[in-house]
Amino acid sequence: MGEAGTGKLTIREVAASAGVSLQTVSRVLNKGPNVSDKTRRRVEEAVATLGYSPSIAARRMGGSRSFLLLALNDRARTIETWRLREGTDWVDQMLLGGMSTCAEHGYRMIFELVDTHSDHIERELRSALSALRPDGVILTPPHSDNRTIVKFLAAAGIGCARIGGYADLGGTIVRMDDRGASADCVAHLARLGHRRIAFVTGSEEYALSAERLEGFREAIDRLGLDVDPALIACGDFSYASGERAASALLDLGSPPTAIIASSDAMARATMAVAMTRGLAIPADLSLVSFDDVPTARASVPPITAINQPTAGMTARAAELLIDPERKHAHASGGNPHIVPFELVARQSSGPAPRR
Amino acid sequence: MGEAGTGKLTIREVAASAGVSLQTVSRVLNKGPNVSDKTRRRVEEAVATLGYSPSIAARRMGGSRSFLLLALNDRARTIETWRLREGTDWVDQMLLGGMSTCAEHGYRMIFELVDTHSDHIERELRSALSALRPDGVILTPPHSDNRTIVKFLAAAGIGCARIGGYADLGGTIVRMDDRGASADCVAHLARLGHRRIAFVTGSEEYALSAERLEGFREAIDRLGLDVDPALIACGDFSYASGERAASALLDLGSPPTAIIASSDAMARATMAVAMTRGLAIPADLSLVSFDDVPTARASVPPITAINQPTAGMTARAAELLIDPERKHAHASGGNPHIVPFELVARQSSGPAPRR
DNA sequence: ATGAAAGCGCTAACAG
DNA sequence: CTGTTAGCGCTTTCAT
Repeated sequence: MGEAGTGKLTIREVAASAGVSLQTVSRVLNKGPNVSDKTRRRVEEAVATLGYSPSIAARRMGGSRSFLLLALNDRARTIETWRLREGTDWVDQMLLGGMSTCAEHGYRMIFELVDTHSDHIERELRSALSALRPDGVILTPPHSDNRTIVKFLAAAGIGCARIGGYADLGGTIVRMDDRGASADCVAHLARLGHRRIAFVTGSEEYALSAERLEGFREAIDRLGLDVDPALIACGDFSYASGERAASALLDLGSPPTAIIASSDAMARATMAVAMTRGLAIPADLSLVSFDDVPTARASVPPITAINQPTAGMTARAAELLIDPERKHAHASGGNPHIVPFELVARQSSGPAPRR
Repeated sequence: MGEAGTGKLTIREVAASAGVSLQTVSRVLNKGPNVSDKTRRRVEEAVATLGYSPSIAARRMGGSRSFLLLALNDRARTIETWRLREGTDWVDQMLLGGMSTCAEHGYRMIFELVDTHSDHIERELRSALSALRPDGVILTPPHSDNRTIVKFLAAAGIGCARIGGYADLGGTIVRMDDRGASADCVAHLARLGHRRIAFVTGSEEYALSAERLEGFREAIDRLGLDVDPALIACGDFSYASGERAASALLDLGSPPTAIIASSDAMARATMAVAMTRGLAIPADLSLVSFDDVPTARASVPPITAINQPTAGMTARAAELLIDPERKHAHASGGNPHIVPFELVARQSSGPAPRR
């Protein structure tokens, strides 16, 4: 329990302890060239025994990287999610993926909230950027497709990774295959014998909503079925919108035997509406949803869902920002970077009822 | 949409624009004294129009505050929680409370994970501290009562707020009244006619576990009932431990009609065990739990729970760290700072069954 | 392969 | 009330 290091410990102390100049220590710290193995070792030893860790602030001031990544989320939506306490763990999964990846590279991830809708996005952004001077920014929907933000970042010369981004705006896109996920949902249901499959869309503000719908359309089409417009209901991810959509669908003369919801909340809403009407799940109605948040698994019955790889996407985004060179080393390579999802079959989907 | 500010914007530009010296700008920024109203206004105007925001790194380097608060959580436990995806939103609530409070004061909260068990806590801590140089550290259980951490922080001269702390180690304690919460649970159940009330403890690593148990004991005693040791089962907050505890309690010759669990997970486990045995909730067995995470509310039936004020405690902790002077201005004043909890009555608790 | 000098953007300590 | 001078801890030049 060394009380020794309590006093200021700077690169100077390390240099003295190793008997070299500040520069040499700096070079070792930054894995720079032109250091003999022996010297390097001596320095590393000094760093270890002293328990030295360079000041991130001084590093930035010296003109190098800040070793900070900024994760930007939509303020209103995020705070509402936190307040509601419905168990959406998007932020947690981001932290899980982002923090560990950052830590591996000596980076830190700072989580920030920024308004999407407002004329002062630029001010907020500028303020966060000049205060923190991050080496890169991770954008999440709906920011990921926000032209103002992406362009601003580009102008400021700050790398940006756009999770769930679709628009062609520049920057690195990291996302899942939303279209393919929809198709998998349809395939899963078709395999169970369903032929009248409905789809509840997400908010139009999110590019992925359109993608998911399109994937649904294509899959239905490939099945040789007609895409009945009546079977496409509009939602906005929220529980309330799910209730409305479910009511509309179940009111149909020829209601669907299965519903795909673009969010877990809408699926839970659908489940509630169905139960109110005396429909059993999955006996009378099968349900599949997107995201797979905790409440989807904890629901009764648990919901079959597309597991959105939030942690994985964030980890990949961080990696690409920290180490842009190596971006093509990945199996999936290129831009956009696609992170695999998974369809987790649970008890909300079952064989289509015999009519 | 001013492209103007894209280039480096420093205090120098602001000073020039306002026609004053750097120091004057600095004084205005830091709400320092000795600035005429007119000058102040001119500077503020320049700051606003330019959209200037001081570099946090340079500020630290200048020898003042870093405007950073470090929130330290237990690494193993936090990552496991994130991996499990059971809907525990402790971290989200911390962010909710901490980030908004920090933002109000121009601060930032950085979330970090540190191992509790290991000889290299000091190294980890030293590294995080010297890299970030935060102005204060927020500790959460079980770190809050970790002598090594608290003492180290004190030695380093960094203020620390200990959420849920009980031990007498120095630093500011911010917590809820765990004892009182237990008492409220008992009172709630007693009001419903229960007389055989069991208690499932939390992990011994957490000081609050002992407090909750003690509160239970006192309340039972005040009720004029005997504290039957058989009605106290050991848990560690986990679902699995809840199953074991529930089985033991329900195996009793004279089983309890109500169980208070020190965590929602254990309550859910108890619910599952009870149902397996054909016991209806709350008809045959009432359940009350601590924390009130999303899955507790989403459970069927929803669980009556003590709402742990995580956001509130974190907000208070941040406030105290940022503005230590004003700490006594609060209604509750003094140390420890107690943040009120709430007992949320739901459908898992009901009238005691007639035997 | 190593060292010395200059400066990053800001604030504290000191002048005026 | 305001401006000037150092210097924070580091990394970039540039020398050696």
